[in-house]
Amino acid sequence: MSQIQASEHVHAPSGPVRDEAGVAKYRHEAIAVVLQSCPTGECRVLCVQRTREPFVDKWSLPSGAMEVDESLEDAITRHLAAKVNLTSMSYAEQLGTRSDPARDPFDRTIATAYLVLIPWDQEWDLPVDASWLLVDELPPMAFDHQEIVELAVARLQAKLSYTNIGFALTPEEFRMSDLAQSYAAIMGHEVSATNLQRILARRGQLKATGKKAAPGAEGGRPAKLFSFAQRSLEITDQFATLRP
Amino acid sequence: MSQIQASEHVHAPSGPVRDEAGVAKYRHEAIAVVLQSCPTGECRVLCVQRTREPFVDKWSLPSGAMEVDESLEDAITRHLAAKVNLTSMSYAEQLGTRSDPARDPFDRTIATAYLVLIPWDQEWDLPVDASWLLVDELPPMAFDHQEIVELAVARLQAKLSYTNIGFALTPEEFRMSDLAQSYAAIMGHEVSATNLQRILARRGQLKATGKKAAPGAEGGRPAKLFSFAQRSLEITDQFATLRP
DNA sequence: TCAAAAGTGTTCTATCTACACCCATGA
DNA sequence: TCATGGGTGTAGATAGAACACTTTTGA
Repeated sequence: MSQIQASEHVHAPSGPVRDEAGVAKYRHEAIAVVLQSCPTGECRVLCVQRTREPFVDKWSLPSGAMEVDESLEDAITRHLAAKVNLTSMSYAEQLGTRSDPARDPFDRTIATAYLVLIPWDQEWDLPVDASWLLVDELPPMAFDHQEIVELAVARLQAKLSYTNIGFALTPEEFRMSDLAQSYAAIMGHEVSATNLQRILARRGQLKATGKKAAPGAEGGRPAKLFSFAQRSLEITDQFATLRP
Repeated sequence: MSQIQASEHVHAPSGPVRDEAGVAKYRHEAIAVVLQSCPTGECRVLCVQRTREPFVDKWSLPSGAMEVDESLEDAITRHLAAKVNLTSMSYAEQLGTRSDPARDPFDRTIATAYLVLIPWDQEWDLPVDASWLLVDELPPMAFDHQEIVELAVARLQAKLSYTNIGFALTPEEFRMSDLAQSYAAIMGHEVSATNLQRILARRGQLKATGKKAAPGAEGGRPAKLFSFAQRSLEITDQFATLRP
């Protein structure tokens, strides 16, 4: 899909809004950074092309308003199902809330961003306006969405180092070389499968399944299949300094 | 001040609220966890005793609603000045946003919490309803405020390890033994001034002032005075694992 | 000259990186 | 039997904890 410059705004900003009792009204939306990091070395983010001003035709992150009787977590789940057919995620965590009155040129909108991870083998039918974009080749995005993606990637990079968050990137069983490639796509540098295995094993993150993967067409020793010992987040490496 | 059990609620919960156009109305408030960690070994949090239901007489964190034309950061600054006379902080960072519809029994309130740090030598006049509470002896607090304090302390503990955030705890110049005590109060375990100095020095966080502190009444070698090389947050220790 | 507090030097250990070498498979 | 990819063993580097020892002050 082509990238088109946003045309001029056709609406005027609505400005601060209050009801008759003086209670402020806000639109509060939840924004998702859905990341998938594949053994092919691609780390990609799920985006939606806008059809309305502002930022018409620009890429944006899937998002939607929170209703009064639901939490932000409920809202993000609901909107991901409705807007990009995503009904299953292996991990979600809140990134932060943006409240700059100028972040949306038309409305007063507060936005809370979430990092959402899905396994690299998860595939489903995307709506026509949705598409995967490579994280390291992002075009200019609508609103502050580019910044939010960068924040998400930075958070994920950090958590790869000191938690078992890798479980959210992988299928149930995987080869170490695939995991290393997936990590490398996120970290932005080479990751040695050899050393990664030892690090994760010492921390008790890995479980050997006993199974082996079929070797490729050109031969090679068949890889062992591993799985993560636990599929919920835990801190596996307490910070190095200032330990008791 | 004595701790009194919250009496029974006198108002009914107001429930979901919408205006005539169907736009949801939310109260969005900013909550501050103001921490001060002293060389005496006390880590304390600034609290306000509630005068109204719900949770009347319970301790709570200073907070207040965000107006439509300000950001959350503006709101927290404004409310801290108005409610606890705090007009100067050395660091503030967003912790997270709570949106559970049941978190406030009366209103539909979304709350964004902030970690706020002030130097250990900063003193000022508190209003009568405000007081410092020790972080490791917290009484049951209003709403989910106790959880929020714990989150703030955990965040600060982590950042002490891999950033220069110590600058926000100290006066311009300080003795290493005082810094170690302040760190220890946050971390919850002994911190060796000897080793702390070497860690911070190798990371380039420390600047020697050349000055010396006066020794105590019972003698002892006078301590060198140090200051932090930079008084804004930077990551000084990249995560140990998965480096290039 | 002694106690108290601060600072330095040195050793030990844990953990990560690098790299050589061995293993299992298909052509 | 050779190329290909996977796995193991081991040496080196780094950083932090622990602790003994030295320095500088007041009484």
